[in-house]
Amino acid sequence: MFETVKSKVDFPRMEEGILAWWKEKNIFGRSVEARRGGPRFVLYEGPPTANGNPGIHHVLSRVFKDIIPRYKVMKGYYAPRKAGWDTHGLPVELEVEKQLGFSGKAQIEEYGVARFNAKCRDSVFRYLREWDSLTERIAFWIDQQHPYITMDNSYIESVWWTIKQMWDKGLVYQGYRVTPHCPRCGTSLSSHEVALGYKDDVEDPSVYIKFKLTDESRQKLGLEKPSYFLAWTTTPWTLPGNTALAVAPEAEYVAVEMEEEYLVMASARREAAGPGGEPVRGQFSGSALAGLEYQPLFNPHEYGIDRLRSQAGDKEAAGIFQAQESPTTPLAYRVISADFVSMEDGTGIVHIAPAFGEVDFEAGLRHNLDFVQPVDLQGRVTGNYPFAGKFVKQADPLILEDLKSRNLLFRSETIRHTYPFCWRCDAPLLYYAKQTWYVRTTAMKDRLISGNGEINWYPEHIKHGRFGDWLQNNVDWAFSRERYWGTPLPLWRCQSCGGYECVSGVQELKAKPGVSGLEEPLDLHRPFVDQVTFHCSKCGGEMRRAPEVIDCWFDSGAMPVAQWHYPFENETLLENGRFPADFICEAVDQTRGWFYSLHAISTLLFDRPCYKNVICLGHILDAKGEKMSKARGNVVEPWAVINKYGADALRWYFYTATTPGNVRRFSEEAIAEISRRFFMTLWNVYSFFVTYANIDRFAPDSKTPVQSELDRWILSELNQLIADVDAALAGYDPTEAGRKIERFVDGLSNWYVRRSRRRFWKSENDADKLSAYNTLYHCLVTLSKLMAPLAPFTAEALYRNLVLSAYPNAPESVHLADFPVADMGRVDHDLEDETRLVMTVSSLGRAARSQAAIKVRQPLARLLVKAGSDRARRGLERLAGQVMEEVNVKGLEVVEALPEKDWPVAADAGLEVMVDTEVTPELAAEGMAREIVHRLQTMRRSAGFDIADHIITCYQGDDFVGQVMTGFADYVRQETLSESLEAGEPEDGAFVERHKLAGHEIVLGVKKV
RNA sequence: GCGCCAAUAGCUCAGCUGGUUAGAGCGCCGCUCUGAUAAAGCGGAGGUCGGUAGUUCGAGUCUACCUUGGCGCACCA
Repeated sequence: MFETVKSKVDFPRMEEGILAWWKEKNIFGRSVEARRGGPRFVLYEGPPTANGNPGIHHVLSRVFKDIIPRYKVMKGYYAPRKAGWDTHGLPVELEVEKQLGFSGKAQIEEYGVARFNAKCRDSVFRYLREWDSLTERIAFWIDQQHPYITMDNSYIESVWWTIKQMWDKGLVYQGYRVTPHCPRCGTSLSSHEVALGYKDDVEDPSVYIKFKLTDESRQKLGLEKPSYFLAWTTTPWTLPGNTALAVAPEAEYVAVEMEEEYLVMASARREAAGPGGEPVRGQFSGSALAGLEYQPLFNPHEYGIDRLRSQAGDKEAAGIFQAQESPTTPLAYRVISADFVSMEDGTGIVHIAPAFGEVDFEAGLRHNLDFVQPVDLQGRVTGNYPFAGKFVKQADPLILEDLKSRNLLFRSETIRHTYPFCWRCDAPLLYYAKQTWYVRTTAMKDRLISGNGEINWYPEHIKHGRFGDWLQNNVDWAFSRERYWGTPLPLWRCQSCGGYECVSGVQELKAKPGVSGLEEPLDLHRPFVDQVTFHCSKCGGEMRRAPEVIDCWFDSGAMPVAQWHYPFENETLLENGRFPADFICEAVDQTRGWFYSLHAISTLLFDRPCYKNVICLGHILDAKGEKMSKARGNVVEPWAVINKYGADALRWYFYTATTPGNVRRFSEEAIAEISRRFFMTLWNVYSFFVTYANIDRFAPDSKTPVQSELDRWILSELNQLIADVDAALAGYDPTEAGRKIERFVDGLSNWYVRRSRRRFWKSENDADKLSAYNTLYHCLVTLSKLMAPLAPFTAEALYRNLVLSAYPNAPESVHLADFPVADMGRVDHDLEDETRLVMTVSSLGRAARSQAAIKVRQPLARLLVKAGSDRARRGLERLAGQVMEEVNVKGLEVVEALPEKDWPVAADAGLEVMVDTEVTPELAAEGMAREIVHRLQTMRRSAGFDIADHIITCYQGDDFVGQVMTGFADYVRQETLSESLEAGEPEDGAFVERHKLAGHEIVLGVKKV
């Protein structure tokens, strides 16, 4: 006996029951351990940060991470799955800063780094419970008991080891160059972080500035009035740092005569820049201008700013600037020629400030330009300018005012363009020349690209598109951060000789000569690690740690080794199959995040990729197609959906609604539909089966021979389904797998079960009935296994009841079972085609009946079908019985041409179907019998009888009714489980109804025996 | 500016290597059926397959360009 199953089901409650049972029986752990010894299947979990509530997009990625390993386990793979937590970095620090009401680094220093970092440590697991419970509730099976945690000493130690490997290969260097710098956070950002923060339509100044030529240069050009180079900029605050102007050597420049002066600019830019109509007084090539001199707008000596000098040479070497220049009077700067000067915008004369801007900086190196840095790392103007102390963007208007008062401002407007902002704190980024630590990823660029070739991307276009492009444009990874809460850079610098040493682990550090400051319990974070000093191995001087921490993306990218504390433990990591990963899955934004950091680190360390297959998910939008954000108030709360429809419905929606890589519009209605259309349909089939199987005390027996065409058909479909789902999941395509299952369940319910109902109802336990039971049973059990990776709860509910009730020794959970294997010998494509034909003809037959307004319950003599082909004809003749039952006709005639009759016809797909509408007295009587049966069955239900209750039926009516009741007595008794049919007054206590059927009065009474 | 993805019915999506009147589900309107079904059946309204040009005997499907939306890249002074 199976456990009774009601057709109505509360999915969330059912799931909670399963959840508790899984937990109690440790099914996850056992599902992993049961496959020990099998081939490994490795999932790398991209670690989330638990300092915020998990959202619906986290559910999306987690269910996609879940499905593949579940499938692999059922295929025999050993797939332990380790959870992970990302705990370091700017996002965490900013959360804490917000909490403490801080607005910058000074306040953190004042507050104390130890206290600050302690707060960070607390903050990263603030929502741990929410994460754990949501993870569990959506059945993302991953070992949450033993997660890797990026802030653990062991994790940090592995990261140190990673850096040391790179250091030894010469892949880590300190470069003085322009990096995107966040003035609020006071740190550099990597190019992938910058990519996260571009904003369009940012309004900035667009100004044309006049740089006065020296008298000598003016005379060289033969200009008699005061003359100016006209240059354009959108960042007036960089003007005090100007130390050169650049021109395109091949371009033509002109001097335009204004009222009291000449303006020099590119001929091609004259109109756009403004002075279009004024007379031209000279033409020069760009190269003729090169070497000319002009007066700086702001002489650094007058404003208390150091005047340094860029020095050509190895740009990665530290200390590329000579000592301070002494004042020269008057100070003059040079025009240089450069290939980057475009004629697309501006004036063809580019303002160069080597302290800001990458191109400027490089130009400085090449031309030994002065280096003037009038802005500090907080983005404030230094020196004693009138606008000193202001944040650069606030200084802009003051600078322009100052220039205007000195008649050096030609035009001042605003422009809308794209500008990068800090992805975390929204401050405008400044390109700022300073020292930063780099990982020389460009040294391995070719391997990064060829390694990518070995990775399977889903969707495929990411491989050569977004990710491939990113690798093609690879630049060295600026991976140091001038911050507090992060993995400390394991570099110590000698205070005497300036040499660096990279430390690869705790033991090594402890063994350093003269080491001091190592406190127990060990905490490798700042400020504790900063106190550790030792003696320089070269000169014996004091080694102190470089103050920076590292980019948290480096932390997570190092997880393949760090999660196992490699190489300090798990020395065999590279040999025992735990590296590389078979599968990772995150959203598309990780192309420049985790997908990249994993790939870069793995390639630099091991010269190979560390993942083989990636599902790259698209983003979730709301039902209107808008981005979800707290500000818009359109964020979907996962719990609300789960508590209403269950986790399986949500999972199923994510798998099947659209392909993984697409953006998706999330709507609750879609989940409601899935619940109704798919899960309820399936559940009803299941409930139907259990109900009748229990009545008949059915015990599954796979040896019963299959009896009917219908059984052969659904088994054919089932085996094809197994093959299809298996192939889809093997190809990382849950969408196709789910959709195929949906189609099957629809056919199972609306054709197989509908067509088979009578086989289950009939009284005798014959071979046909057994065959039906066994077939449906087999379908449901197989379905539960096929569905297990997608809808683990529903699958489990079906499996537990259907399988364990009959086979107590079977694996206790569907997730411990093997994935079904298709028996392709059972697949019969001809039969499938024929059945489709039957469905179509039946449909047309019903349509024809509908035209004649004759209800299906009224039997008719025959259906006439004109088949389109011989094949169709043969199929129809073979399966005529199914059509006859479905359309309720006594015969089916396949004809060459339809007769010239006034009977309704329906046609489609090369088929023409006509129904003989003549109702003979015999047919009318049978129709009446069926009508009476129908009423009696409705009455049984109204009276509250059980499906299996036997009854006594009484009836009163005219002669016709009497004839029908006696003529079809067996039929009526069988259909209504009536032990007797008695003419006359209803018995006492009977449930009685009066009906008028086809003009005949009839009184019916039913009573339980 | 360059690149990627998407654009098919009111909504969500199928339409493989180009082949007869373009499909499904949901929604809407009407009818029917119902002892597994909060189902099912039948009919109806609803599509110039984003646009233009081309390749072809034939294009939703291939090519080019364009439009819109999303995303990414970018030295933008």
